[in-house]
Amino acid sequence: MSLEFAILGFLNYHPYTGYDLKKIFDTSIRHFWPADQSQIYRTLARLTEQGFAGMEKVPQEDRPDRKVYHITEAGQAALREWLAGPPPLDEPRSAPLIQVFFAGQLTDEEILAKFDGFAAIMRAILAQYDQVPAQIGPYQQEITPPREHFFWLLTLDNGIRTMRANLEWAESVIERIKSGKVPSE
Amino acid sequence: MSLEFAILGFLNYHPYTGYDLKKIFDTSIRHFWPADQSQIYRTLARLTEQGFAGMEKVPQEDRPDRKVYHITEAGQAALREWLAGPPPLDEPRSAPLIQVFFAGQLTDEEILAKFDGFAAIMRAILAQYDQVPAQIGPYQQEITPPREHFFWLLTLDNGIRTMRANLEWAESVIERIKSGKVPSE
DNA sequence: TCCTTATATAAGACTAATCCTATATTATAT
DNA sequence: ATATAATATAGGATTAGTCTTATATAAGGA
Repeated sequence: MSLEFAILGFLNYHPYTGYDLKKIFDTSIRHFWPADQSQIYRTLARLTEQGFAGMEKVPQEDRPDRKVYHITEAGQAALREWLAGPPPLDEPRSAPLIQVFFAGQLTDEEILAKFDGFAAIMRAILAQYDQVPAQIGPYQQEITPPREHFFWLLTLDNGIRTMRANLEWAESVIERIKSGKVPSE
Repeated sequence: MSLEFAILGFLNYHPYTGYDLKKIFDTSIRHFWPADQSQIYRTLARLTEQGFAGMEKVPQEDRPDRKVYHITEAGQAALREWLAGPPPLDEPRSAPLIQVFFAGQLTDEEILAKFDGFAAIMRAILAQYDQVPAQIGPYQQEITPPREHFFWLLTLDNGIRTMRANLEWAESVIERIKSGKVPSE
């Protein structure tokens, strides 16, 4: 469901092809909503069926015709309604926390290695986030008006804060492990 | 995949029925891994096929026979291997952040209402988390040994820190909106 | 020369998870 | 009197998302 509205959101800025959209997703909202290429094309087809998007074929030599999708008035209305509506509450899922929950099975050394690994991953992601504002791609030109840009940065800020909180958590656990504060059954 | 190991993790503490497991999930790891009743039963069947769990029927009058599942040696080995292995990196998904990303479409009043709503939800969840350690159910008795309890609290701590970071984010956005710092296109 | 990347689309198969429904009885609450 | 919660299981249908593969050509790098 959410993917539909994410696509409508981008089409509301500018008409795009499925190929364009895949690149846009990968360079903008992928931190909180990764999208599969195959699913983007399917969703575009569905949006067209529903009357939320229209499509023009742009013939090309040698390559498949580009199918440029644009948002319709019905699509804009649907987008606006969804945006103003209640937050789509998605239940959180974190498989790594399952490992933590049952980590009592492991030795203290294994546990320390695990949390060191967590911390390393989180630091790497944070380093990546720091570079995001710099790499505004050619597709982002339609999203750069200050108001749009502001909300884009808000989602990035959310990601950074969440990741920092998680890193601090991992570091506090590492300290506790090192100072022997893990109960030994 | 993760659900399999979560179930094995609990069966490693004690034999349980599908019904038991549903309750255990709902009172322990549901913050980061909600589980559907139907899926628990199906996964138990699969674990038995794979030889990771065994089952004994306990006949009852008037009600369906209880099927009590226990972990096998192969199951314990599989669990241990998974726990010690690399973190199962799940890509983050947050539908509410899609709303934020495209919130430029809305009026400043609507945006303020939206973030007030976010903050309210987060405060409610935080209040819930505060009560979690108090409500150790009858099923948790097998998980209360100090080492297991320690890791249980770590996952809770993670949830609290993450939610707090998100609440602080929402509050900082609310402040910025109120002081007119949202660019108006 | 050969391999990879970029451009562009899309179907097929599969997995995980959700939602709904069915069965059967007892106890409790309104 | 009626409804709902608790105990216990499980199938059917559906949705969302992933992974793999197919088609077609040009440009660039090793």
